[in-house]
Amino acid sequence: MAKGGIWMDREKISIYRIANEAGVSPATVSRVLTQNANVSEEKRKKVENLILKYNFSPNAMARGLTSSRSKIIGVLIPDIRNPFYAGLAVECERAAGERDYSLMLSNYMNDMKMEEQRLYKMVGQQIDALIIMGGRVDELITDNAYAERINRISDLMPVVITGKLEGGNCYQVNLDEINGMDQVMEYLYSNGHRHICMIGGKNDVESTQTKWIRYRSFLCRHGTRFCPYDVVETGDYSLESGYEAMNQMLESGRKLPSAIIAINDLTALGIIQSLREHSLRIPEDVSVVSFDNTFLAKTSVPRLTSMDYGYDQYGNALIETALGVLEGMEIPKRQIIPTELVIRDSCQKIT
Amino acid sequence: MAKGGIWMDREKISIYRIANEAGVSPATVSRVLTQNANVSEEKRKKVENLILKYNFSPNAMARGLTSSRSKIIGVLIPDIRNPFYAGLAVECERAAGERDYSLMLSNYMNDMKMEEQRLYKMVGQQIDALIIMGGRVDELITDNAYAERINRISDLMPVVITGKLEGGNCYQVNLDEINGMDQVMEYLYSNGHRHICMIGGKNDVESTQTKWIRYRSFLCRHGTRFCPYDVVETGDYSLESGYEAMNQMLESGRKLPSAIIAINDLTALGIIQSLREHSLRIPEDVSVVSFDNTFLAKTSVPRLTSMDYGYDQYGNALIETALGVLEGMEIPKRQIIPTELVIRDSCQKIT
DNA sequence: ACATTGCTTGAAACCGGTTTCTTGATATGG
DNA sequence: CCATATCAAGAAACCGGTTTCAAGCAATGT
Repeated sequence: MAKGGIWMDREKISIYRIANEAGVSPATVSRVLTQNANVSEEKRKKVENLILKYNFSPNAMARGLTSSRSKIIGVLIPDIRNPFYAGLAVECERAAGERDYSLMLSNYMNDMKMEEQRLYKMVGQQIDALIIMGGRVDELITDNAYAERINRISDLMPVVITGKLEGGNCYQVNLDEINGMDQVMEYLYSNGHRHICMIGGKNDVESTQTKWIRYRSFLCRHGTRFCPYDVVETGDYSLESGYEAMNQMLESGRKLPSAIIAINDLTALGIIQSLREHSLRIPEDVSVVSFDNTFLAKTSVPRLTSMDYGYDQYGNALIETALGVLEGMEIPKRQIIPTELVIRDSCQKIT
Repeated sequence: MAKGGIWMDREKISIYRIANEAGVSPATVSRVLTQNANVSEEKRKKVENLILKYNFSPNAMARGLTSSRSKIIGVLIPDIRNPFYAGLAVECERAAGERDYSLMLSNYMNDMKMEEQRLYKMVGQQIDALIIMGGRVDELITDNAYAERINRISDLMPVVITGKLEGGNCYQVNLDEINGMDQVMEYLYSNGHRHICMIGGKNDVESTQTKWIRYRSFLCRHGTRFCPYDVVETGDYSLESGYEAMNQMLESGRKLPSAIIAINDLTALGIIQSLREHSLRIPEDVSVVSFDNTFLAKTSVPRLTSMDYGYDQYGNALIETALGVLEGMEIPKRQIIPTELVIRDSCQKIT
């Protein structure tokens, strides 16, 4: 292997070079860089001019070596291709940027082996804090080694998770699924809907479970008897799964609901496709509401009424928790992100 | 500010600590870490056991300081929420991981000011190479400062772009849009389609321009007269834009084409929605083919026949070009990624 | 005029690795 | 059996910053 290669030969600019040219010591250059006050106006100007001239920015690795801070936050994501996570990642990046931090994203594709590997890679890269999104943490954790691994890392640096993990030093930032589902039901109910179906989701995903439970309890509270046929507990959160479920529902011959709750936007799109094929109009014939409020909800036809998770706030909370803990601040071990239903065109009032 | 905070107090494990416990010198520990051969089996075992015991991984910043390598590749992305870029990013991450590199993603949201800022942030973070996806580079570059900025960076480290930029030391990896469009036309033609429409795209995007040109030249070569009404040159690559365009086409009263080419998967979904609303079946009544082959193409109903860009190969090319150049290898200044039409269920043969 | 205080400044240590140089020990060869 | 090549392993320099420490110098107080 060509050791170094051509890129090593370029003359590197360092504080030594600057110090030399300015006729001061490296320490003084460093003082200028760190905004230290004790530098005479004359030398400061000299150094600042050279910094500008060479477009010099100090070597982050050398800096990090003394400060033990890389200014990088590691983020473990199940799959960035999932619009939900993509949206969240963008907000995290924004929030991190505002605090002068960079993000190192890592997709683990729901593969535990991969997650472990990426995890240690990032730890080796000296990330200052770790954010773990979605995935196994949300589910029932059967693998003890997993929890132990994460908890051990939470001993070394701030770890913020979007799921649940007891026994360690992790910080949780969770979505208010309970209130979210209640809002949806409230909205549909107040718009006159009495026959409401729910489609999609897997029964080992905690957030989905919560939605089902609140759906039922809402019906219960309003004196409506829960009909098991009204909930389709299968689906992999894909467009196709919504399409299939809706088709079956329509072809079962049972009475058409006035409103349908989709587990996410993609499932809602599938449901809409199926309804269209059966010559049903949305929202005139059937109202549809979904969760996640991804870009799909904004650009679909009709535009979807969808549950927004306040991604900006979510991103802020994740980043600020991580950095707050890093700085030794007192941060609650669990935070809840409020939800807000974004009303668009896929629901209609029943008179 | 609480200098350091609680995280500084944890006893850090370093090669010195390991060396001490193993009764060897730090240099020996380093030799074990770098797979250097000149270590006796006895000491190597001792050190390896301690490394395992403490789950030790060497400080990447200290390492990087001597090697001038951060093992991080910076990637500038217009918007990761775009499924096309998300898919590409995932492949880049995989390819980078295979070479033991990490990625630092940065979304610039098509904002030049932001792009500049993120750029210097990443350079300051000592990225080893830079990959710039999409955006301004693809378009007509009116801002000279932009090109100059990128080219100056290409003097400091390998820069790989997916667009065009002359005058500097950038490496290009482009999609074979020409062949891609030809394949689509060939496919439709060989399946008996003679009346083919094209929907979507903006006229200042180079890749879109190329598609339009090849579409026309194909028709020309096959003796079909080009009808300007058959190309809808408006649309922002969204679902809604496809929906609107298709609606207009259907309501214009003009003869329905037998096949429609959508500029991307999302536009195709909109087109399909519109067709469904007009009680047209896909592919029985109209065939639809699109570009990008995102996850939407796989999970939509019907599943879309879509142009695949060989994302894995694209990701490989981007990463390997960056790292190849970094290592001083001879790499062509421009590479073309082949395209391949993935046949699914949205097109039908006309008899 | 002399002691004290406050600022500016450079020298040097340090962060945690890698690498060169050197030494000492062992193996090879004539 | 001695000269030479080979290899293990430690000491020390180095990467490029930050920070402590001490020195030098001017201003202030008595």
